[in-house]
Amino acid sequence: MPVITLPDGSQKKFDKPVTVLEVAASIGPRLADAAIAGKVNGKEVDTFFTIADDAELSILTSKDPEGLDVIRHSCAHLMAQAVQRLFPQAQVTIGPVIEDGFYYDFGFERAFTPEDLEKIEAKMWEIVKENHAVSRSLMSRDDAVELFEQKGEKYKVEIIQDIPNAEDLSFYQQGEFIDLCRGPHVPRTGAFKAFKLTKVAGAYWRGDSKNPMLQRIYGTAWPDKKSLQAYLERLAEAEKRDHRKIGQKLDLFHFQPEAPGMVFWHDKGWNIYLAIENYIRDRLEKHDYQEVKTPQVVSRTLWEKSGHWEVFRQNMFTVDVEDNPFAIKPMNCPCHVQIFNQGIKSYRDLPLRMAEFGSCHRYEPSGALHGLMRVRHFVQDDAHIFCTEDQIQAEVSDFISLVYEVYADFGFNDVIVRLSTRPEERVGSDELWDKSEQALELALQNAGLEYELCPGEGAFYGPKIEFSMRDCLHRVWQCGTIQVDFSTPERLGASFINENSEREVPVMLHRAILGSLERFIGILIEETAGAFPAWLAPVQAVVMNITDHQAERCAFVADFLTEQGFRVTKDLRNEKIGFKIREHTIQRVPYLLVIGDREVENQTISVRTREGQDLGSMSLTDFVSVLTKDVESKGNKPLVQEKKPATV
RNA sequence: GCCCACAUAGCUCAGGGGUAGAGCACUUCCUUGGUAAGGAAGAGGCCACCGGUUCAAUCCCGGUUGUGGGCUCCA
Repeated sequence: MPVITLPDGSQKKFDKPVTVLEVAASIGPRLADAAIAGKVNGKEVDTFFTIADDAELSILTSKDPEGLDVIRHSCAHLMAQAVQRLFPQAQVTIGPVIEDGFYYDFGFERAFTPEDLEKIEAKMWEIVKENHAVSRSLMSRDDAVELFEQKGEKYKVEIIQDIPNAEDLSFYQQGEFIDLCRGPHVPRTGAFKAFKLTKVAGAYWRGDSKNPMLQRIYGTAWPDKKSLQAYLERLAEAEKRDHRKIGQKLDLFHFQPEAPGMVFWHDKGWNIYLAIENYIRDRLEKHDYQEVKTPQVVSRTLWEKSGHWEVFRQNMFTVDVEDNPFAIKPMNCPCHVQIFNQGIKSYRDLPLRMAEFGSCHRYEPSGALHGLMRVRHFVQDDAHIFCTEDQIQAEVSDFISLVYEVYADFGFNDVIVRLSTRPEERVGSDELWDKSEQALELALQNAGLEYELCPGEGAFYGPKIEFSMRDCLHRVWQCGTIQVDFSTPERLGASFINENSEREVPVMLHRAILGSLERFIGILIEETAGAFPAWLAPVQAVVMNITDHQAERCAFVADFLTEQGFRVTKDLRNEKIGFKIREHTIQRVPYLLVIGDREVENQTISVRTREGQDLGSMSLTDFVSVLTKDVESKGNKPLVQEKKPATV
């Protein structure tokens, strides 16, 4: 006689075991109709799940995030069924839910074409119309293996064989289609209202590049057609923020085939770059770093000593001159250790923080290149902190607050934090790993940060924290990082004299706040859609005349502002003022200064923002203080209320 | 590196076995106009590169390079 407690606290008594659907029906026929799945005592179940004992129950509909995930997961099954109807040779594998949708990987002799996708989608709608009931059954592992072997589904057999023997496995069937699945699933194939197959891609079986390539089909699914439409529009809108497009439109940088993966920075892009570099330089000074610069081309022998040659040589640019082998540096750490090694260091010198805007080249695989986000030449805001084991935690804590200080100045607060711990293959004693992992973890906890724990994903030389951000399509890119390194200082012979007059090997912390300037600017462009805050804008103000008569005054104003240290241009072209306003608005110049006869007479300038806000006429000195305030406010408190940045 | 797609004017793109088109941008001229596009004329292309098929290739086929979307990788 189960008593069911609903999310609002109300209770319902039943005199015999009931299914989720029956409970829903007892509440109302519309809810019964909308029920996708249920959550019984926190566990997601099918609508046909029978509740025998007292339980807490929520009925999941497409309005609940969990319900929507069930729809998406079921949609992957629906797609697999459609694919197998159209292409019986296609082998099923797995089909998980992802952000906004799902995919399914098929073993198939050829790639699916866009025409195939249309056919598959049409077939999916057919199956929706057929409205098959979805049923769940249990099978022993051996029976399941036999079943799928009969079907010739070799990937599925492999999956099932890898599941421990003891478990009975659950299977879901709709019409002729049956698949191994934990569930839950929608009750009927008629439950789908809105979905679309979006793209095909290759993907390695079990994510291993040594395995054969499967054909992955991506799709998206929504509670109704309107949400689907809204999603597609959102996607199109996001694509307009693509940093590669904006980089082109705003004349910031370009790439060309002669230097794949290496940026040609144009004047305007480089101004942003310099503004960021100078800002970081200022932070470094305040946080007690020393800045150094090390060679670009370094003998291979150093990379052999550091161990990088062995592991990464295929990713290094090499240069041979007169039979002497060199490599263009892919990282700065070995060079920094060389500086550390000059002279004798005392424990009193530690922690020693050595920073460099380190220009690095890595021969990244061609398929990995992606605009500014993944390049072959980049500059890291790199630093290495030489310290003792006992200093690790304090240094990490300081670094974390520095990272957040900087990100806040850029207006970023959606940061993804990961802690990666000891991998299988590693150097250093377990005690040392324990100590370092604990130091990192404690620092994260002290900072009150939520983070994802990634066991086994640390570098071979030590654990690390990574700070990542998302681009306009929600792809995640690592920016900041701090990594403990037990290996490099020893390999390269670094040491200091400790309090007992003994030689001791320092711990080295690798750290970067922005990561690569290139990637960080890419993220920044997508975040701001090219409307950079005034302190970063390559052109902070443009001075425009209305007719030739004011040319002289415009030049004076522009020169004056330039002398005050602002980035200002003038536009004296023989064009209508509306045209000039339009052009510079599109170019996202924060302040548009107009000078006509009136302004010349009154010695003022008419100020308009790129958001179209009219700040009226003001004196030159008043404008200087407006601009100064804006520049100093950084990402934190914009003077002028910014609307959500418009697309260019 | 792997799978798929794409590559036409400075940009965005259309076209299609008989050596090419639009809009914007550019140049010149007219226009001196008060806050998101004034008008006219002109110039601009080895249709990514290398091969093949063909009387003829920008178009069809193969390769290379680059780019895009994924996968793998990312010290």
